[in-house]
Amino acid sequence: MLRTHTCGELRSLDINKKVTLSGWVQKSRDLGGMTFVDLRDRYGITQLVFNPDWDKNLSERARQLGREFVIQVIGTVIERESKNKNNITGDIEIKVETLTILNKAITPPFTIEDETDGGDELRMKYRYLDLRRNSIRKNLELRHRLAIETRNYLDKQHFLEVETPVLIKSTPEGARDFVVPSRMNEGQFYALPQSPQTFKQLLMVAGFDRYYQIVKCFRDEDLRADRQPEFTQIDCEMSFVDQEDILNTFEGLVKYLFKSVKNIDIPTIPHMTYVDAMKNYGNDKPDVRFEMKFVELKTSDPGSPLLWRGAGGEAFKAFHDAELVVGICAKGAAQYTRKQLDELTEYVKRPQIGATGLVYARFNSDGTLKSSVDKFYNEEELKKWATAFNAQPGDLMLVLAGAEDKTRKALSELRLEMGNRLGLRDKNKFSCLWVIDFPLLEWNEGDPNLPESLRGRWVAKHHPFTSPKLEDISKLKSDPGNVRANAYDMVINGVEIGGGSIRIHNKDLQATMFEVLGFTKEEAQKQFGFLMNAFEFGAPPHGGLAFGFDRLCSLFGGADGIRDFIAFPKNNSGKDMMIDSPSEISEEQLKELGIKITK
RNA sequence: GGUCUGGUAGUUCAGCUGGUUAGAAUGCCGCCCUGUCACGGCGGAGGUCGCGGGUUCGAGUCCCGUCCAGACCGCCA
Repeated sequence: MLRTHTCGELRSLDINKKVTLSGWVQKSRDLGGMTFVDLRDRYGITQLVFNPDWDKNLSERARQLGREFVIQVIGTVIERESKNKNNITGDIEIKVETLTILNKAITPPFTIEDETDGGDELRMKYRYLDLRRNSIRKNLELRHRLAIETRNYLDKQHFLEVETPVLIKSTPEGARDFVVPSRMNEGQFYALPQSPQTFKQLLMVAGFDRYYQIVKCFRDEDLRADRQPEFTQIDCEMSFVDQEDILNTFEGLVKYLFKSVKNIDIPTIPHMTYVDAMKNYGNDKPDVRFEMKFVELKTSDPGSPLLWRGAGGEAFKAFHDAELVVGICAKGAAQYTRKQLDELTEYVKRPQIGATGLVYARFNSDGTLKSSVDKFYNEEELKKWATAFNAQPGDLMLVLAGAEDKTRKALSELRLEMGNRLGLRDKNKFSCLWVIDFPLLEWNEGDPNLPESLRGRWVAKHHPFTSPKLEDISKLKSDPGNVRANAYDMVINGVEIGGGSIRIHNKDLQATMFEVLGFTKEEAQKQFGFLMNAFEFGAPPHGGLAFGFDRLCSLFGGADGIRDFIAFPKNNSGKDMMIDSPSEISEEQLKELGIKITK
């Protein structure tokens, strides 16, 4: 037996036991006489002690141990003379009698400690060393816990885990497909699934009633800190349900996960319509850990407020010209210095945000008001702003103006930035939200390089199998932009954690949908005929959703990115730095596949 | 496709308006040290300043190009 115990389990109660431990040398402290070695495995660290008075030869050998050597020791558990309260095994140590070096190690390129000195690139190249670190290991343990509890909950709810194929067919909708050439069918390609969407619907047609799968999905799009080309979803589908049934079922899952994994009680999850989310937060995934709702001073709506006009009749030009004038009230930020306000102005003027400027109005603690547009607005006017903003003395009003969509988006970014600056985005606080009533379609401008006739079309906001709201179906062809969908997203702390919809289960409605999306009958039949045919054989009403499992893990782990919750992630450019993929393939492989690389 | 930031010792970084021998910490190696746990003390080795070109008497530093990494925008049904 290479070990009788792990490095995390021995305590005072074990004193005098003869034990065998195996693990990695975390660190050794050679005091000239005695040598202490920290032995590490997945479970913890146990101190080994060598003393030349006990065994001179053994003690000498202990001095030769390097970091990350894999060793086995046999010895006796003894009480430490000086205990270490920072370590759970800190009361005891092992008086070593036998030392075996199981494997030597060269010096690792970075320190394997909680606060490593390794940069991202190195950590990815030597990911197997990075994974030895506590913090990453704990992330993967959390991931495991979440997967187990997800399965527990869904199993109790009679969901059946069914595997769906990974080699499927490429379709034009949605993200770019990863594509796999077929050797047996030269010139033809499989695609890797962006989601098991059509298969889970077919499982509903097959009568499986409740399906789930914790499943890899693939999208060939640019990466982000929270986006990988291959990622994992908790993919679910249910039959004979309406939207409320699905929201309730998965509100249950979210509450269960928070309770069982973090012991946090999540209150009833509020519903917010897409329209309200955009109006109040400028964002379809608002972070509702804090309020700071938008206040409109001017909109394209004829009944909109007139506060932008100013008392003297001569309005601030930027406001006069703007489609939308909208602001937020930052509680307690009136003491912001000129420098801080300049920073905020610079922030919103960055090209990624794209605002042309920032107007501010301080509601000073003494009750006076001071703005960057005092030239145009007297104190009386600013008082009216303060009322509209529901501002108190000590608050800071920040206002942006410009084109409708862009301005809302910019203010949404500014709101999040102010949330950060004011410490309102506590990683230990979780605010869940259902965003509902998404539009079914959105207008896609398309590639500006294409001729106009080929540009611009309606695309599905969620996906083309999403059911429109019954009362909006009549507008499908006449007013597609205002058709609402039975689609919903789960948003936690401003992160889109999951989304889904009630699906179309009627062949004719599905055909209409494809028509609106610009498919010819033939294209629709060729690409999705299997689904529409299935709908003719008795498809039950059904719907579902999918949670982004990696994001859920990082949210639970209090992190911003998902990479450290994936054992072997890809870098910014979709590469695995450790195995060096993607890589070229041999001439022979290409020939077998009938593929020529031209470049 | 675009914007921004970075690339200097094994590693993490500093290096000013260009100036002659490029630093620190840590790691590594050696010597000393018998209760350390961020052990301590003394000493040592370690550099194509990402790469290519340019400006200059002189470039780690300025300019152009390029590669790599990271963040973001576009994109991600």
